[in-house]
Amino acid sequence: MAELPKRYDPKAVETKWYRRWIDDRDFQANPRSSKPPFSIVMPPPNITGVLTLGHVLNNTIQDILCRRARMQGFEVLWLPGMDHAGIGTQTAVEKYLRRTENKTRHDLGREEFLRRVLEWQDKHGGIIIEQLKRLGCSCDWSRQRYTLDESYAAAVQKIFVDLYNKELIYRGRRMINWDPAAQTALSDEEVVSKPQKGNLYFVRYEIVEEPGRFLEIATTRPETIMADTAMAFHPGDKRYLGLLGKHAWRPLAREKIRIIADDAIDPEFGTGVLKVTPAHDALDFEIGQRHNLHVVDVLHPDGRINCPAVPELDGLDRFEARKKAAELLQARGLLAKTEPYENNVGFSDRSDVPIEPRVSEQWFLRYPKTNEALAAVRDHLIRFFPVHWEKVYAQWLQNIRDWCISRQVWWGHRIPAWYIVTRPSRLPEVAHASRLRDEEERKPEARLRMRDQDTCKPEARATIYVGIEPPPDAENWIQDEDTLDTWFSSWLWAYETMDEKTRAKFYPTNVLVTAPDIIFFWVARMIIAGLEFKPGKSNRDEDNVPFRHVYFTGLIRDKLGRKMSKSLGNSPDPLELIDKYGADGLRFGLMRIAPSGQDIRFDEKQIEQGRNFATKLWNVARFRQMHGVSEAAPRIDKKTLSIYAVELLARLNETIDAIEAAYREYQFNTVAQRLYDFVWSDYCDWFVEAAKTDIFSEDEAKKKSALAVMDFVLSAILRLLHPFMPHLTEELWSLLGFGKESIQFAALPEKMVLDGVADVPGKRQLALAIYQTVQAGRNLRAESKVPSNRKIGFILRADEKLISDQVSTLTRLLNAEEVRLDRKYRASAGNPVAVTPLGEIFLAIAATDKARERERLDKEIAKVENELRTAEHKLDHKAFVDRAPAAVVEEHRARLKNLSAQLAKLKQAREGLS
RNA sequence: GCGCGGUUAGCUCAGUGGUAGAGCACUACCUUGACACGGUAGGGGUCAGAGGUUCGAACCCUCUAUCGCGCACCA
Repeated sequence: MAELPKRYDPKAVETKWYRRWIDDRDFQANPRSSKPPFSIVMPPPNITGVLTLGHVLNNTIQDILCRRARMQGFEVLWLPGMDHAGIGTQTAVEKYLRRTENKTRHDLGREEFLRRVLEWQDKHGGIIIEQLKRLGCSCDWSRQRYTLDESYAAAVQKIFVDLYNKELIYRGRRMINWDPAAQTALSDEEVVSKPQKGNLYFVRYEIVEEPGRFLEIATTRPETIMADTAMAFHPGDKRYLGLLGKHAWRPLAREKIRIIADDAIDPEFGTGVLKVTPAHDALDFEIGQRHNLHVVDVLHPDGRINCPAVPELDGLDRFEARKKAAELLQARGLLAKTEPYENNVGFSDRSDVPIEPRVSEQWFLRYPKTNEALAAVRDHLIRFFPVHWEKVYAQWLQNIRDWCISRQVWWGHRIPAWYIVTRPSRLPEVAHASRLRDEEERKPEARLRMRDQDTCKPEARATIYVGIEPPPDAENWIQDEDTLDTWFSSWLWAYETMDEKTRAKFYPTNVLVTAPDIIFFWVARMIIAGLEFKPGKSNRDEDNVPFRHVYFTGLIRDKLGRKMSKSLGNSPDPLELIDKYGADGLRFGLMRIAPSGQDIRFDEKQIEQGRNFATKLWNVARFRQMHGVSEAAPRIDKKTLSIYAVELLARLNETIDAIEAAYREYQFNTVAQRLYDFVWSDYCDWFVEAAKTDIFSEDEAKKKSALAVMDFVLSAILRLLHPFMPHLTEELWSLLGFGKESIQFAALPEKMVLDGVADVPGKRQLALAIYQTVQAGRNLRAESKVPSNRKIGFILRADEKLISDQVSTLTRLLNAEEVRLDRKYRASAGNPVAVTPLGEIFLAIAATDKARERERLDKEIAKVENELRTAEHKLDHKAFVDRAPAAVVEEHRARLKNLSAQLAKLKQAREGLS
């Protein structure tokens, strides 16, 4: 057999095996299988997306769960796919068009633009799927889905129509979050508030009925003054009570506005007077509704001022206009003062620009099944890991508000609604301030619509047609231009990606693996969708919830704790990491530092460790292979086991248990850490080194036994490790010939029963005592400045009978010339000595520097005395002896005895030196 | 303001009531027959602070400090 290279080369191995797995259709799920089902649907990445470390973490976890389930004998479905990312994709293509052709989507028109998006998608889209394959993901690619697949899109439309018919979806003119950069409405969840430094402007409004008297307000947004339609104070505020019902002059776009009183005003804030701007503030809009105020819009959709009445401001960007408005007021003596002020401003999650609250006609969903969704998690029909996310989820559901689902975007699922041509339902979004006012006053229906937001009303419904097919007399209707929020399609993802047969076998899915930042966007909404649309095999909630478990990963941050972002450039490219460290190295390195429920600080060093671990495993396998061919199904003979083998097998059992427990709680870092420690420390550092005595010996029986144990445990290691490092383990499995079949479907190792082995505890104890003696001896050598490579003699003053068989192993592990057993050895030349569980170990040289040796022993004595004192102290306490569990007391007594003996020996050695 | 999470070695983090741990970094020795992406040994911690519960607290409880996250408010 050819010797393996010194280093594992992931590149060739990873591609080779991934291709083999695909060719063999190992990842394909069979709905007709008699095996029990295990299923995961992948959170669909954006079609425009490229692989990030977040994806690596998330998908590695899913892959681990799926691969483990396959080994446990489940029929596994891991269903992959992508979503169309309406706003994101449209923005990307628009940018591209501007750069390459200097055109906007409006230049091209809807049809041509959509054609271009498809073209772009074919060229640049879906890279991420290929990248996931490089990571080794065992998805059933034959079932890959897309939110714009024909059948999927049809399902989204059907859901819309159904919900409309159930009167859960309605069209209304309401305050929404407007993104002036993307120029679309957003849902509440897509707005993130950030503290902003700005000013509080104190502006004076003259009272119409009392010229010369002014009413002062405080505002952060003087550029919206032209949209003021009232001034308001708290009804209990005596300072202003006399002004109720009077009017004030609006200082910009001069106009009379009413002075009103409303409970919503905080008398403590500013001057206690609020300028009411119903078109540009959510609270003001509500006040406006209560007092039947006009809504005057002075902003263009892109955030520029739209107010020809004030030419100085008209056309200016809102932030420039803010400064300019303050200057205008200042010049007119109406700006009392300006104070620096910090407040929270809503930013678009999409384009990172301040959101404009804006009155607009949009489609909304009244969430159904919110109580059931709450109960499903509260009663643990669905379990969250870590559990504290349950609270966050509940809090959101309890304060839930209607979901604005329409987007002024072309790329996506077009809303299946039509309006009668003769009566366009949409009001002009932008209107010259004075013109809009005219309209508002002239058109009673516009006023009506503001109050009756609800298009479920029959009179509103007569002008709207909602259906999967266009209306029969299509020429009289015009379809809504807007598309649906992307999340309105992905909330069906857990089941709409499956055909009927697949659903019957694999729905509900076992677990959803996702980042907590989409708990509302996606997780909660999927739960609601499952409960409302009931895709399960019965009507019971437990059959309809989309998943049993949700595992929330941590967020990956950079070394400094910052979120990874493109603009900071602090996000490493996973593909480069794979090139450098191998997919398995990346996977293992990342999993070892991925605690549950905690954010993860990324450091490339950790990935390097993953790679090093792969090399370590590779090399120990290489060592094994140098000593002949392994058994295909390694078996061990219990009667011939060395004490080191017994210790190793017992540790393997403990590791299997610990791993099993950690998986149950989704503690992937614990699984990885246990495997790492077992392989590196227990297997390589201790067992293999100790077993070399037998492996290199002439005694064929011993040699055979040691190699069999190596094989048995290595085979277990490969299987336990396979979910984390699929390529490497498959390669070694095949090279060592542990199975004809792929390791993917090999059964996980079970705990080995050590029943047939005599005196397991005694053997383990002896093995550990040997190891401790080795460590003590090595320490002596190092302390005495004996170079690591110099063979040197040791004398062990201990019971010869017990350890005579182990002397050769001791000699090997100590790199000793010889280890002389001498029960009656008398230290003559002040030999450096250490006390071990076996007895005392001496270095067979005269201490070259007696002072140094004394110092060393004094330190050692002090340490033992210290520990002894602690133990004594505890045992002196009557309360401890009386109340602590007997086993604990006994443990301390044994410890005390041990330490005393140690101390005596050390003191004796110390005396010999003086 | 409400809620959640963190604070343990220089760094990154394990550690659910009984002798404080790992990896990296650091120091010394070592290319010895799997591995220098390695081996051996070592130094390094008032477990954020205060109080309480307990025979016993890094761990449970209370408060404080501090960092982070979510929600609400924000004229």
